[in-house]
Amino acid sequence: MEKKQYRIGELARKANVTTRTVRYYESLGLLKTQDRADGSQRHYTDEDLVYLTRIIQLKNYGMSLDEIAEIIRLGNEDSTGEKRRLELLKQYRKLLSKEMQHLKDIQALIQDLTWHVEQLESVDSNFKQCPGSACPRCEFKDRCEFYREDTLQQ
Amino acid sequence: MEKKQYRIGELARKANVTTRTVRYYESLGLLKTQDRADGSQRHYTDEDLVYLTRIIQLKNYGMSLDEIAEIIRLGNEDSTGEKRRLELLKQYRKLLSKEMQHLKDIQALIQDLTWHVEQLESVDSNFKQCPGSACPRCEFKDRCEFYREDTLQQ
DNA sequence: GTTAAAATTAACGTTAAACGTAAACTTTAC
DNA sequence: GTAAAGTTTACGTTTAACGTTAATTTTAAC
Repeated sequence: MEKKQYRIGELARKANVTTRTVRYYESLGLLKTQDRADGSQRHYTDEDLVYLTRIIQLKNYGMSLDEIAEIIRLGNEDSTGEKRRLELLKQYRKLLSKEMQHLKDIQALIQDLTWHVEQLESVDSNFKQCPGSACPRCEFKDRCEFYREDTLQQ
Repeated sequence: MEKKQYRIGELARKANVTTRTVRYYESLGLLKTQDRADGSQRHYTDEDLVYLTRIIQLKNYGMSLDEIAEIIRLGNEDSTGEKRRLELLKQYRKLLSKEMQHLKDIQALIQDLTWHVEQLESVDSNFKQCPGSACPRCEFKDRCEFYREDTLQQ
């Protein structure tokens, strides 16, 4: 049984990208360069589609095309795929710790924003009233990031 | 008692930005334009510093300079500051819901990455082995986002 | 064998907020 | 008086990941 062959347009459609993207990825070494005479068309199989989908997933995970290219390069370098496995692990762990930090940052930001919303809901104190000479007398002084002894003077 | 006056360099240093930034913010209407003869220098007080710090904070919260400018514009429009308060509330709430979604996305991403790390740690299955004809026999098939009946064929 | 859809290469264009940087000159502090 | 700091003007930068012609060729279907 012959494998179904796709041309670039159909592959792109199935992967939800443009043909430009497919050719661009090929030029970066993300997709294999096929043997073909000048001007003849590219052909793809389901395997290529899975491969492309995988690339898109890694990209969505936040890897740059360069990083993905590195993973693929390492995979081509050894037959066992061990180097690639280790590189992938490394990248995943790197992403993971980055995203953990990201998570913390966002949680802190949400806390901040929540506090501001509550403040604006509960009192008249606002952007204009807070800064300046009124600041030291602010009832939120102890929680206010703008009140600093070293910069504000009586 | 005279208020301490700063020139642009000192203000910038205290706010941890460059003089270019201060002038740029002034040109956008974020900082007030002072009356001064051509070529004479700008002078700032602690109030201006707090104001600038506030702008930087909003920027760090993810607001664009345009959005901040809008808040300030609304604040100048009415004397009570009510319009500004409402606009600030609106912006904060908008940011808050955006960040809540962001938080969800990141949590999902972390789950994904964790799964991948575990998979790569536990088996040899990797980038190269997963796609293609071997895929249907993968022991992780039921959890694998690459195994799709409609695209993979025997 | 014709024709229309799809593919091919090449190469320039886009996006764009928030400043960086250089230059030529002026003001101010001490 | 002089050196440090400030002034305006205006062009430059960053950047990946494609978008978009354009001019020509290949292929599928009839």
